[in-house]
Amino acid sequence: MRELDPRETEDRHPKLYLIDGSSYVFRAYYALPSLSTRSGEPTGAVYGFTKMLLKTIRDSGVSHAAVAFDTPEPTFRHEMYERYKANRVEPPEELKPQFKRIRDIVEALNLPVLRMPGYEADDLMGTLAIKARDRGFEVVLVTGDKDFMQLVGPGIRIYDGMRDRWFDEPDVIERFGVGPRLVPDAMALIGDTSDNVPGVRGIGEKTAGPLVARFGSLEDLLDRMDEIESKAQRKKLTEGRDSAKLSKRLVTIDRHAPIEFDPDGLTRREPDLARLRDLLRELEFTRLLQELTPVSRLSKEKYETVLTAEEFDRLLKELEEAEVFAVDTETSSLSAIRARLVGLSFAVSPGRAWYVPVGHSYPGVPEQLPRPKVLEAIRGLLEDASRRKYAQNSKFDYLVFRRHGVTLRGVVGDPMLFDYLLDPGKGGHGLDALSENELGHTTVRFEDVAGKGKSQLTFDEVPLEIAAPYACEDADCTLQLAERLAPRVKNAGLWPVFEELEQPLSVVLAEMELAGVKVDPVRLEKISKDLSDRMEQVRETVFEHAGREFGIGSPRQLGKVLFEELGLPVVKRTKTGPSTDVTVLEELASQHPLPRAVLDYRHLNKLKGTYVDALAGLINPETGRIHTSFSQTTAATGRLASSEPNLQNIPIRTYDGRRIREAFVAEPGMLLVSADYSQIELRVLAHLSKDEALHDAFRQGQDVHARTAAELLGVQLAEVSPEQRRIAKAINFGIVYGMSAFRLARDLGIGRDEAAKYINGYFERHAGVARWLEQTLTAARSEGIVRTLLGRQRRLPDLASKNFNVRTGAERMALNTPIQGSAADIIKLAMLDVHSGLLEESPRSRLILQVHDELLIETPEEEAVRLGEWLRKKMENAYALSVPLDVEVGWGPSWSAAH
DNA sequence: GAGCCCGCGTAC
DNA sequence: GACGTACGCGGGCTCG
Repeated sequence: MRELDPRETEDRHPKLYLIDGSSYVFRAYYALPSLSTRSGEPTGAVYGFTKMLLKTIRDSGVSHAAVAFDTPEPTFRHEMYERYKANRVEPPEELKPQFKRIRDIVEALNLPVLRMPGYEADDLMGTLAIKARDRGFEVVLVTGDKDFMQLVGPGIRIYDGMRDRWFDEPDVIERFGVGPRLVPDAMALIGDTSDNVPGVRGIGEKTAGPLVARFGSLEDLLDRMDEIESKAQRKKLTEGRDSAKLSKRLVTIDRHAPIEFDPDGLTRREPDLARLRDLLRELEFTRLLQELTPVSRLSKEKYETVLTAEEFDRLLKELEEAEVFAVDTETSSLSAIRARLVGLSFAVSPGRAWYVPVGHSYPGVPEQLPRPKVLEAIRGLLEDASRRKYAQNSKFDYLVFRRHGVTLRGVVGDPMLFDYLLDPGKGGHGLDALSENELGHTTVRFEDVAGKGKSQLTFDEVPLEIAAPYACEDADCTLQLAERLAPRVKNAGLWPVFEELEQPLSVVLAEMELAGVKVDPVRLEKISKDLSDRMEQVRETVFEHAGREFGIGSPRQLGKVLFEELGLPVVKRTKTGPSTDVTVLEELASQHPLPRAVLDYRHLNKLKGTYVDALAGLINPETGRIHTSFSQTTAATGRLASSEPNLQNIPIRTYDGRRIREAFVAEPGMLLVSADYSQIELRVLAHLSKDEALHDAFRQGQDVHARTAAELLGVQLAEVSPEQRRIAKAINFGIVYGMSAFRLARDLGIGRDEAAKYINGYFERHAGVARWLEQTLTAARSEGIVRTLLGRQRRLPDLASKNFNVRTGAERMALNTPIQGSAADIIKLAMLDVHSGLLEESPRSRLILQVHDELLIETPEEEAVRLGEWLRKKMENAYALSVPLDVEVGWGPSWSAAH
């Protein structure tokens, strides 16, 4: 989170706001009409509290802040007076559910919370106020409680956020007729109905102050009561003598609570706006939500288009002098691998940006600086790692520059990666969404610049006067977003994950995409032909059994044939009708020949359509290779995703599937080396859970599924049958995915009771796993976040959902994410090490693919064996778990052969 | 015809 | 409804 600019506070005293959370919750509750959401959740107190809080901390001079809360435990005041706050023991029903929301709000605002059993918020605030003041802080007590008046003095003031009123010493004297020091004495007489402080009956604010002021203290007053003229007053005071003494002790704020003043811990942080917005949205606080969105700071007055050598020189000078600048490329294609550079944009401070067109081409286009000249002139800056840069989705710009002969270095911030690390579960880490959410700025859409549909222009065809502001805005937003998000990444403890893992990994991924994989088109063509022939045959069989022709690929048409015309039973339903998926057709296959034929057809059709034909179309004519795109910001667990084409789901399980992998080949004279982690997720689980049996299995190098089977089914390890191993494997997978007995039973085709028995048996023998699952869930529920080995986080607000499905879904994510995500962390570490190590170990080798637990390298023939062993070592030593990592290596002329 | 959702199926 | 993470196909719908 952004720590406030020290310049904002350096010439004054640091300002500490101590906010009286508990008192505001109650006051908000009683002061406001009982609001609620459409679903009936009461929100009145949350609203009042949040509004007050937002207003209070909006003051930019607040350098330090904290919110104090009471705890339910009794305090010394309850011990001396059992009726103390007796009217408040049990909060009203409507208020109770609002506490959690208030906690969430405070958390989203990143305000430290003060609470301590046995002490009230007052005492914590009082103690800290004195300590902070003594260290030169200017303290503001944010409260509506008049007790605090006793603390007011030089360096300590009161602000009542609800009434928007300030109190310093003169205000106290005006209110009580005595100075702050004597406030407890006066209040001892007055009492306080809201806290059940008795005071002295019949004496109120008017009389108390002058009396105390005259005698100098409550004690002197009680000792010298005979000096009081009024007989009635003397009587009241005599009767209320003990009550007054007690009351004084009750209202005196403890200035010696056992709490340390830690300025660093109380340093004001930027709120977690995304989370805050989500909360306000859920609570339906539309007004507050609107107020939260900052007014756009983007003014485009300082955007410039660079067309001449003089202008370009001036820009270079500005960039050289800048401590950090944002860079962005405009290109002819969204696919980095095909993209040609059309222009570059830069920003050095908010609103100050340039566009350097180098490749626009349309009738009447102004003369632009030549691309090679521009690149040569700026190469030094771009390649110098010590010149700090920001870039949105920097992998794209890295690729574009790289393809134009320039290696982009020194990227120290990437808003896309920042946002992903902060909340990987939400989609939309793009510049448009980020600018909207974080800067309150609606960007110009590409669509509005280039049009859409058939008439969409490529960027080089966009007129400069339209292209320039668009491009400048991109750089401008990138700069502002990077500055805004980086502190939040740091504050969340994610900086090392960015700096040491994801940012350098983006370069590795770019190089992998650039390298690509060679695909043998002749081979593909053969497979395609073969599949077509066989599909034609199967098609005929299908129509024969159906009695007519229909669209086999259409679940609707197929459903009609199966369930209406042939009268086969409906096994399960989808949202839109009877299901025809593989489990259904397998089941129906015993009753009729049609389902089997359809399954065959579907399999062939899938392979041909999704893999063979699509793949052929994606071979890059320039390289003869396929260049996938790896996304680093798509999978919520930290895994990568691959697209255009997706090379992470190329078939392997069936015979025809494997044939497709034979078309993935190495260049002549080269071989493919494949290395995959064996059981990495179960090993991660062993590490995280410290489970003894799992540790034992992995340390002894046993077949973990067989071992599970042996334990669970009570047989010797050597006697485990393939069927028993299959059952155990399903259970092991299920554990990793947060399985239910229902699903296990269905998958194994056994009864639910039997499945439950297996699961129970598993947990009996793996108490460590059972404990870990439980602890992980408990921690996740209380924090709303889960983490991986390297501290990557995933927010799971749905853990608190009232909807059963939503909630249990989130619970499974909470259990699976640390496992899947930690495995992803490990292979990412390995990739960094392998990529950099290859430069020396085998400069002609290239890392070309990652498939979650597998790395694929293309290497000169003669190096394959040595490189395989080298790769194994690198992967096995990527991270030291408490069990060994085991890597299986293979090599060959094709991906299939390398397995 | 473009864009979207759905059902389905592929991988780890 | 009921096991996690992805991508992408064809069918079929909606919309302009």
